[in-house]
Amino acid sequence: MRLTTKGRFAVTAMIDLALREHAGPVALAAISARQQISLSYLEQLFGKLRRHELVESTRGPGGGYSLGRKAEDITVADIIVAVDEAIDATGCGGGENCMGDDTGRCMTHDLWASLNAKMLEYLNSISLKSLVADQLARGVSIEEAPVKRAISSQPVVKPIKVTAPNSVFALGSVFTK
Amino acid sequence: MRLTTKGRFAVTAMIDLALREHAGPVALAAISARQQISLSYLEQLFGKLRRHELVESTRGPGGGYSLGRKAEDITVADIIVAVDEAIDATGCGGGENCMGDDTGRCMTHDLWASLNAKMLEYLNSISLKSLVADQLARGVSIEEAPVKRAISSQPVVKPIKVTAPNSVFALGSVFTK
DNA sequence: CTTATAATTGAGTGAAATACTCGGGAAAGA
DNA sequence: TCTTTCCCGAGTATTTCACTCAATTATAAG
Repeated sequence: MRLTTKGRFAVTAMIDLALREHAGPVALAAISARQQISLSYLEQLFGKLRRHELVESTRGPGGGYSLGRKAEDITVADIIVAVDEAIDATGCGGGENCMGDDTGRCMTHDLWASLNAKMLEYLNSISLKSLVADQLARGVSIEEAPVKRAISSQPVVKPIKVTAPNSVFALGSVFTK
Repeated sequence: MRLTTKGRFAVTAMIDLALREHAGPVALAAISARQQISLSYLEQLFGKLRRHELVESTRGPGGGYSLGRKAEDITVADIIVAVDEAIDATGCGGGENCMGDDTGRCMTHDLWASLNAKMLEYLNSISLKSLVADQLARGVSIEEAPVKRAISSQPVVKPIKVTAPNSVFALGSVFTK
Protein backbone atom coordinates (compact mmCIF):
# COMPACT_ATOMS: atom_id res chain seq x y z
CA MET A 1 0.00 0.00 0.00
CA ARG A 2 1.01 3.56 -0.33
CA LEU A 3 -0.29 6.94 0.65
CA THR A 4 -0.36 9.94 -1.61
CA THR A 5 -2.43 13.06 -1.92
CA LYS A 6 -4.71 10.96 -4.06
CA GLY A 7 -5.51 8.85 -1.04
CA ARG A 8 -6.00 11.95 1.02
CA PHE A 9 -8.47 13.33 -1.46
CA ALA A 10 -10.29 10.03 -1.52
CA VAL A 11 -10.63 9.92 2.24
CA THR A 12 -11.79 13.51 2.32
CA ALA A 13 -14.37 12.85 -0.37
CA MET A 14 -15.58 9.75 1.40
CA ILE A 15 -16.09 11.66 4.63
CA ASP A 16 -18.04 14.28 2.72
CA LEU A 17 -20.15 11.59 1.14
CA ALA A 18 -20.77 9.79 4.39
CA LEU A 19 -21.81 13.04 6.00
CA ARG A 20 -24.63 13.67 3.54
CA GLU A 21 -25.71 10.40 2.01
CA HIS A 22 -28.62 10.10 4.46
CA ALA A 23 -30.71 12.11 2.01
CA GLY A 24 -30.02 9.98 -0.99
CA PRO A 25 -27.16 9.89 -3.49
CA VAL A 26 -24.63 12.69 -3.44
CA ALA A 27 -23.46 14.08 -6.76
CA LEU A 28 -19.77 14.43 -7.42
CA ALA A 29 -20.33 18.01 -8.50
CA ALA A 30 -21.47 18.80 -4.98
CA ILE A 31 -18.45 17.16 -3.38
CA SER A 32 -16.24 18.91 -5.88
CA ALA A 33 -17.68 22.27 -4.90
CA ARG A 34 -17.48 21.65 -1.18
CA GLN A 35 -14.05 20.10 -1.04
CA GLN A 36 -12.46 22.05 -3.85
CA ILE A 37 -11.41 18.95 -5.69
CA SER A 38 -11.59 18.91 -9.46
CA LEU A 39 -14.66 17.08 -10.77
CA SER A 40 -12.73 15.12 -13.36
CA TYR A 41 -10.31 13.99 -10.73
CA LEU A 42 -13.12 12.94 -8.44
CA GLU A 43 -14.65 10.90 -11.23
CA GLN A 44 -11.40 9.06 -11.56
CA LEU A 45 -11.21 8.37 -7.86
CA PHE A 46 -14.82 7.28 -7.54
CA GLY A 47 -14.39 4.94 -10.47
CA LYS A 48 -11.86 3.06 -8.39
CA LEU A 49 -13.88 3.30 -5.22
CA ARG A 50 -16.84 1.83 -7.05
CA ARG A 51 -14.82 -1.03 -8.49
CA HIS A 52 -13.77 -1.83 -4.95
CA GLU A 53 -17.41 -1.67 -3.92
CA LEU A 54 -16.87 1.05 -1.39
CA VAL A 55 -19.49 3.18 -3.10
CA GLU A 56 -22.51 2.62 -5.31
CA SER A 57 -23.60 4.84 -8.14
CA THR A 58 -26.99 6.05 -9.31
CA ARG A 59 -27.21 7.66 -12.72
CA GLY A 60 -29.43 10.36 -14.02
CA PRO A 61 -30.84 13.46 -12.41
CA GLY A 62 -30.91 13.25 -8.65
CA GLY A 63 -28.31 10.55 -8.90
CA GLY A 64 -24.87 10.40 -7.40
CA TYR A 65 -22.98 8.14 -5.10
CA SER A 66 -23.84 6.42 -1.87
CA LEU A 67 -21.77 4.24 0.42
CA GLY A 68 -21.33 0.65 -0.69
CA ARG A 69 -21.64 -0.59 2.87
CA LYS A 70 -22.07 0.81 6.32
CA ALA A 71 -19.67 3.55 7.36
CA GLU A 72 -18.45 1.48 10.27
CA ASP A 73 -17.43 -1.25 7.86
CA ILE A 74 -15.25 0.99 5.75
CA THR A 75 -11.78 1.74 7.00
CA VAL A 76 -9.25 4.30 5.92
CA ALA A 77 -7.05 1.48 4.73
CA ASP A 78 -9.85 0.29 2.44
CA ILE A 79 -10.05 3.67 0.81
CA ILE A 80 -6.33 4.15 0.41
CA VAL A 81 -5.87 0.71 -1.04
CA ALA A 82 -8.75 1.25 -3.45
CA VAL A 83 -7.44 4.40 -5.03
CA ASP A 84 -3.73 3.85 -4.77
CA GLU A 85 -3.79 0.30 -5.98
CA ALA A 86 -1.83 -1.61 -3.41
CA ILE A 87 1.47 -2.90 -4.56
CA ASP A 88 3.24 -5.91 -3.13
CA ALA A 89 3.61 -4.81 0.45
CA THR A 90 6.30 -7.24 1.55
CA GLY A 91 8.81 -5.66 -0.77
CA CYS A 92 11.85 -7.32 -2.29
CA GLY A 93 9.64 -10.22 -3.37
CA GLY A 94 9.70 -13.71 -1.96
CA GLY A 95 12.55 -15.44 -3.70
CA GLU A 96 14.71 -12.68 -5.06
CA ASN A 97 17.85 -11.95 -3.14
CA CYS A 98 17.81 -8.24 -2.83
CA MET A 99 21.26 -7.47 -1.54
CA GLY A 100 24.96 -8.02 -1.65
CA ASP A 101 25.06 -10.31 1.32
CA ASP A 102 24.64 -14.01 0.91
CA THR A 103 21.75 -14.34 3.29
CA GLY A 104 18.44 -14.86 1.60
CA ARG A 105 16.61 -11.73 2.57
CA CYS A 106 17.93 -8.23 2.49
CA MET A 107 18.98 -6.60 5.72
CA THR A 108 16.06 -4.26 5.88
CA HIS A 109 13.35 -6.63 4.70
CA ASP A 110 11.93 -7.34 8.12
CA LEU A 111 12.10 -3.72 9.07
CA TRP A 112 9.98 -2.46 6.18
CA ALA A 113 7.59 -5.36 6.25
CA SER A 114 7.00 -4.71 9.90
CA LEU A 115 6.51 -1.01 9.38
CA ASN A 116 4.08 -1.72 6.62
CA ALA A 117 2.09 -4.00 8.87
CA LYS A 118 1.99 -1.38 11.59
CA MET A 119 0.66 1.24 9.24
CA LEU A 120 -1.94 -1.02 7.79
CA GLU A 121 -3.04 -2.05 11.22
CA TYR A 122 -3.43 1.53 12.25
CA LEU A 123 -5.29 2.66 9.16
CA ASN A 124 -7.48 -0.37 9.42
CA SER A 125 -8.41 0.53 12.96
CA ILE A 126 -10.01 3.77 11.84
CA SER A 127 -13.46 3.53 10.35
CA LEU A 128 -15.17 6.04 8.17
CA LYS A 129 -17.84 6.23 10.80
CA SER A 130 -15.41 7.44 13.42
CA LEU A 131 -14.08 10.09 11.07
CA VAL A 132 -17.60 11.26 10.41
CA ALA A 133 -18.28 11.36 14.12
CA ASP A 134 -15.19 13.52 14.58
CA GLN A 135 -16.49 15.96 12.03
CA LEU A 136 -19.94 16.09 13.57
CA ALA A 137 -18.39 16.64 16.97
CA ARG A 138 -16.46 19.51 15.53
CA GLY A 139 -19.68 20.95 14.27
CA VAL A 140 -19.54 20.88 10.49
CA SER A 141 -22.76 21.87 8.84
CA ILE A 142 -24.23 18.98 6.94
CA GLU A 143 -26.60 21.37 5.24
CA GLU A 144 -25.76 23.17 2.07
CA ALA A 145 -22.17 23.89 1.35
CA PRO A 146 -20.92 27.28 2.44
CA VAL A 147 -21.99 29.21 -0.61
CA LYS A 148 -19.28 31.14 -2.37
CA ARG A 149 -19.17 34.91 -1.94
CA ALA A 150 -21.83 36.40 -4.15
CA ILE A 151 -20.14 39.04 -6.30
CA SER A 152 -17.04 37.41 -7.69
CA SER A 153 -18.27 33.88 -7.44
CA GLN A 154 -14.91 32.66 -8.66
CA PRO A 155 -12.32 34.45 -6.56
CA VAL A 156 -9.34 35.73 -8.50
CA VAL A 157 -7.04 33.79 -6.22
CA LYS A 158 -6.20 30.88 -8.41
CA PRO A 159 -5.85 27.60 -6.61
CA ILE A 160 -2.25 26.75 -5.88
CA LYS A 161 -1.45 23.73 -7.94
CA VAL A 162 0.16 20.80 -6.30
CA THR A 163 1.34 18.63 -9.08
CA ALA A 164 3.96 16.82 -7.13
CA PRO A 165 3.50 13.99 -4.70
CA ASN A 166 4.97 16.14 -1.92
CA SER A 167 4.88 13.05 0.12
CA VAL A 168 5.47 12.55 3.77
CA PHE A 169 5.75 8.85 3.42
CA ALA A 170 7.00 6.85 0.51
CA LEU A 171 8.66 3.54 1.01
CA GLY A 172 10.14 1.25 -1.55
CA SER A 173 8.02 -1.73 -2.35
CA VAL A 174 9.09 -3.42 -5.54
CA PHE A 175 12.55 -3.82 -4.18
CA THR A 176 14.15 -4.68 -7.45
CA LYS A 177 17.48 -3.56 -6.18
CA MET B 1 9.01 12.79 7.12
CA ARG B 2 8.82 10.49 4.21
CA LEU B 3 10.18 7.16 3.21
CA THR B 4 11.62 6.36 -0.16
CA THR B 5 14.13 3.90 -1.48
CA LYS B 6 16.66 6.57 -0.68
CA GLY B 7 15.88 6.10 2.97
CA ARG B 8 16.06 2.37 2.56
CA PHE B 9 19.48 2.60 0.99
CA ALA B 10 20.61 4.87 3.77
CA VAL B 11 19.47 2.46 6.46
CA THR B 12 21.10 -0.43 4.67
CA ALA B 13 24.34 1.48 4.33
CA MET B 14 24.25 2.48 7.98
CA ILE B 15 23.81 -1.11 9.05
CA ASP B 16 26.74 -2.09 6.89
CA LEU B 17 28.81 0.68 8.41
CA ALA B 18 27.84 -0.17 11.95
CA LEU B 19 28.73 -3.80 11.32
CA ARG B 20 32.33 -3.03 10.41
CA GLU B 21 33.35 0.28 11.92
CA HIS B 22 35.03 -1.47 14.86
CA ALA B 23 38.22 -1.65 12.79
CA GLY B 24 38.34 2.00 11.89
CA PRO B 25 36.65 4.06 9.18
CA VAL B 26 34.81 2.27 6.42
CA ALA B 27 35.23 3.55 2.88
CA LEU B 28 32.17 4.17 0.79
CA ALA B 29 33.70 2.13 -2.00
CA ALA B 30 33.54 -0.92 0.26
CA ILE B 31 29.92 -0.33 1.18
CA SER B 32 29.15 0.26 -2.44
CA ALA B 33 30.65 -3.08 -3.40
CA ARG B 34 28.97 -5.03 -0.61
CA GLN B 35 25.51 -3.50 -0.86
CA GLN B 36 25.49 -2.91 -4.59
CA ILE B 37 24.69 0.74 -4.22
CA SER B 38 26.25 3.19 -6.64
CA LEU B 39 29.24 5.00 -5.13
CA SER B 40 28.13 8.40 -6.36
CA TYR B 41 24.75 7.88 -4.83
CA LEU B 42 26.27 6.83 -1.52
CA GLU B 43 28.38 9.96 -1.54
CA GLN B 44 25.23 11.99 -1.80
CA LEU B 45 23.56 10.11 1.01
CA PHE B 46 26.52 10.26 3.34
CA GLY B 47 26.85 13.96 2.72
CA LYS B 48 23.46 14.36 4.33
CA LEU B 49 24.15 11.85 7.07
CA ARG B 50 27.28 13.75 7.96
CA ARG B 51 25.52 17.09 8.02
CA HIS B 52 23.08 15.53 10.46
CA GLU B 53 26.02 14.26 12.50
CA LEU B 54 25.01 10.66 12.20
CA VAL B 55 28.41 9.82 10.74
CA GLU B 56 31.91 11.28 10.84
CA SER B 57 34.35 11.34 7.99
CA THR B 58 38.07 10.72 7.77
CA ARG B 59 39.79 11.71 4.58
CA GLY B 60 42.78 10.30 2.86
CA PRO B 61 44.02 6.75 2.49
CA GLY B 62 42.61 4.45 5.12
CA GLY B 63 39.86 6.94 5.65
CA GLY B 64 36.16 6.51 5.38
CA TYR B 65 33.17 6.97 7.60
CA SER B 66 32.42 6.03 11.19
CA LEU B 67 29.32 6.45 13.28
CA GLY B 68 28.75 9.91 14.68
CA ARG B 69 27.46 8.46 17.93
CA LYS B 70 26.79 5.12 19.49
CA ALA B 71 24.67 2.71 17.47
CA GLU B 72 22.11 2.53 20.24
CA ASP B 73 21.65 6.27 20.01
CA ILE B 74 20.84 6.27 16.32
CA THR B 75 17.34 5.35 15.29
CA VAL B 76 15.87 4.46 11.94
CA ALA B 77 13.86 7.65 12.10
CA ASP B 78 17.06 9.65 12.47
CA ILE B 79 18.44 8.15 9.30
CA ILE B 80 15.28 8.56 7.26
CA VAL B 81 14.84 12.13 8.33
CA ALA B 82 18.46 12.90 7.52
CA VAL B 83 18.42 11.72 3.94
CA ASP B 84 14.86 12.49 3.00
CA GLU B 85 14.85 15.93 4.54
CA ALA B 86 11.80 16.00 6.72
CA ILE B 87 9.08 18.24 5.52
CA ASP B 88 6.54 19.82 7.76
CA ALA B 89 4.94 16.73 9.22
CA THR B 90 1.68 18.24 10.39
CA GLY B 91 0.66 19.04 6.87
CA CYS B 92 -1.73 21.75 5.75
CA GLY B 93 0.29 24.27 7.78
CA GLY B 94 -0.80 25.97 10.96
CA GLY B 95 -2.93 28.88 9.88
CA GLU B 96 -3.99 27.99 6.37
CA ASN B 97 -7.49 26.71 5.98
CA CYS B 98 -7.05 23.73 3.77
CA MET B 99 -10.53 22.84 2.78
CA GLY B 100 -13.92 23.93 1.61
CA ASP B 101 -15.49 23.74 5.00
CA ASP B 102 -15.46 26.68 7.34
CA THR B 103 -13.79 24.90 10.22
CA GLY B 104 -10.21 25.83 10.75
CA ARG B 105 -8.49 22.57 10.03
CA CYS B 106 -9.17 20.23 7.18
CA MET B 107 -11.17 17.11 7.81
CA THR B 108 -8.24 14.78 7.51
CA HIS B 109 -5.66 16.87 9.31
CA ASP B 110 -5.83 14.98 12.57
CA LEU B 111 -5.85 11.67 10.78
CA TRP B 112 -2.59 12.22 8.90
CA ALA B 113 -0.91 13.98 11.75
CA SER B 114 -1.74 11.05 13.95
CA LEU B 115 -0.55 8.53 11.42
CA ASN B 116 2.66 10.46 11.02
CA ALA B 117 3.21 10.42 14.75
CA LYS B 118 2.62 6.69 14.90
CA MET B 119 5.15 6.01 12.20
CA LEU B 120 7.71 8.28 13.72
CA GLU B 121 7.20 6.66 17.07
CA TYR B 122 7.71 3.25 15.61
CA LEU B 123 10.78 4.13 13.58
CA ASN B 124 12.19 5.92 16.57
CA SER B 125 11.82 2.83 18.67
CA ILE B 126 14.23 0.92 16.49
CA SER B 127 17.90 1.62 17.02
CA LEU B 128 20.69 0.93 14.63
CA LYS B 129 22.16 -1.28 17.30
CA SER B 130 19.16 -3.57 17.29
CA LEU B 131 19.27 -3.85 13.51
CA VAL B 132 22.93 -4.76 13.71
CA ALA B 133 22.15 -7.34 16.37
CA ASP B 134 19.53 -8.84 14.05
CA GLN B 135 22.09 -9.17 11.31
CA LEU B 136 24.66 -10.76 13.60
CA ALA B 137 22.04 -13.17 14.87
CA ARG B 138 21.28 -14.09 11.30
CA GLY B 139 24.97 -14.77 10.80
CA VAL B 140 26.26 -12.23 8.33
CA SER B 141 29.98 -12.34 7.83
CA ILE B 142 31.58 -9.17 9.03
CA GLU B 143 34.79 -10.17 7.29
CA GLU B 144 35.55 -9.29 3.75
CA ALA B 145 32.70 -8.86 1.36
CA PRO B 146 31.73 -11.93 -0.62
CA VAL B 147 34.24 -11.46 -3.42
CA LYS B 148 32.84 -11.41 -6.90
CA ARG B 149 33.25 -14.49 -9.02
CA ALA B 150 36.76 -14.50 -10.43
CA ILE B 151 36.53 -14.86 -14.22
CA SER B 152 33.99 -12.30 -15.30
CA SER B 153 34.41 -10.01 -12.36
CA GLN B 154 31.56 -7.94 -13.66
CA PRO B 155 28.74 -10.37 -14.37
CA VAL B 156 26.95 -9.70 -17.62
CA VAL B 157 23.68 -9.50 -15.76
CA LYS B 158 23.23 -5.79 -15.66
CA PRO B 159 21.64 -4.51 -12.50
CA ILE B 160 17.94 -3.92 -12.95
CA LYS B 161 17.44 -0.23 -12.74
CA VAL B 162 14.78 1.09 -10.50
CA THR B 163 14.31 4.64 -11.52
CA ALA B 164 10.89 5.09 -10.06
CA PRO B 165 9.96 5.68 -6.47
CA ASN B 166 7.98 2.42 -6.43
CA SER B 167 6.70 3.51 -3.13
CA VAL B 168 4.61 1.67 -0.63
CA PHE B 169 3.90 4.72 1.41
CA ALA B 170 3.64 8.28 0.28
CA LEU B 171 1.44 10.72 2.06
CA GLY B 172 0.85 14.35 1.29
CA SER B 173 2.65 16.73 3.55
CA VAL B 174 2.78 20.19 2.12
CA PHE B 175 -0.96 20.26 1.93
CA THR B 176 -1.14 23.25 -0.28
CA LYS B 177 -4.53 22.24 -1.42
C1' DC C 1 57.30 16.55 -2.61
C1' DT C 2 54.67 13.48 -5.01
C1' DT C 3 51.13 10.40 -5.57
C1' DA C 4 47.27 7.74 -4.52
C1' DT C 5 43.30 7.55 -1.71
C1' DA C 6 39.04 9.05 -0.29
C1' DA C 7 35.81 12.44 1.10
C1' DT C 8 33.20 16.79 -0.74
C1' DT C 9 30.53 19.49 -3.77
C1' DG C 10 27.51 20.91 -7.44
C1' DA C 11 25.42 20.46 -11.46
C1' DG C 12 23.01 17.70 -14.61
C1' DT C 13 20.03 13.77 -16.58
C1' DG C 14 16.42 10.22 -17.93
C1' DA C 15 12.49 7.81 -16.64
C1' DA C 16 8.41 7.48 -14.39
C1' DA C 17 4.77 8.65 -11.44
C1' DT C 18 1.68 11.97 -9.79
C1' DA C 19 -1.96 14.97 -10.40
C1' DC C 20 -4.44 16.36 -13.08
C1' DT C 21 -7.51 17.77 -17.90
C1' DC C 22 -10.28 16.78 -21.94
C1' DG C 23 -13.74 14.90 -24.74
C1' DG C 24 -16.98 11.81 -25.84
C1' DG C 25 -20.39 8.38 -24.45
C1' DA C 26 -24.21 5.99 -21.92
C1' DA C 27 -27.94 5.49 -18.50
C1' DA C 28 -31.91 7.40 -16.34
C1' DG C 29 -35.33 10.56 -14.90
C1' DA C 30 -38.33 14.88 -16.10
C1' DT D 1 -36.19 14.74 -26.11
C1' DC D 2 -33.43 17.00 -22.98
C1' DT D 3 -30.86 17.42 -19.07
C1' DT D 4 -28.40 15.43 -15.47
C1' DT D 5 -25.18 12.47 -13.80
C1' DC D 6 -22.09 8.74 -14.03
C1' DC D 7 -18.50 6.44 -17.01
C1' DC D 8 -14.12 5.78 -19.37
C1' DG D 9 -10.03 6.17 -22.00
C1' DA D 10 -6.55 8.98 -23.65
C1' DG D 11 -3.53 12.71 -23.04
C1' DT D 12 -0.37 16.20 -20.57
C1' DA D 13 2.65 19.00 -17.46
C1' DT D 14 5.36 19.06 -13.70
C1' DT D 15 7.91 16.98 -10.26
C1' DT D 16 10.55 13.82 -7.99
C1' DC D 17 13.35 10.08 -7.80
C1' DA D 18 17.41 7.76 -8.59
C1' DC D 19 21.50 8.31 -10.21
C1' DT D 20 25.79 10.04 -12.99
C1' DC D 21 29.69 13.03 -14.01
C1' DA D 22 33.26 16.15 -13.26
C1' DA D 23 36.05 18.80 -10.51
C1' DT D 24 38.11 19.75 -5.82
C1' DT D 25 40.07 19.31 -1.32
C1' DA D 26 42.22 16.85 2.44
C1' DT D 27 45.32 13.34 4.15
C1' DA D 28 48.51 9.63 4.54
C1' DA D 29 52.10 6.79 2.63
C1' DG D 30 56.30 6.45 -0.12
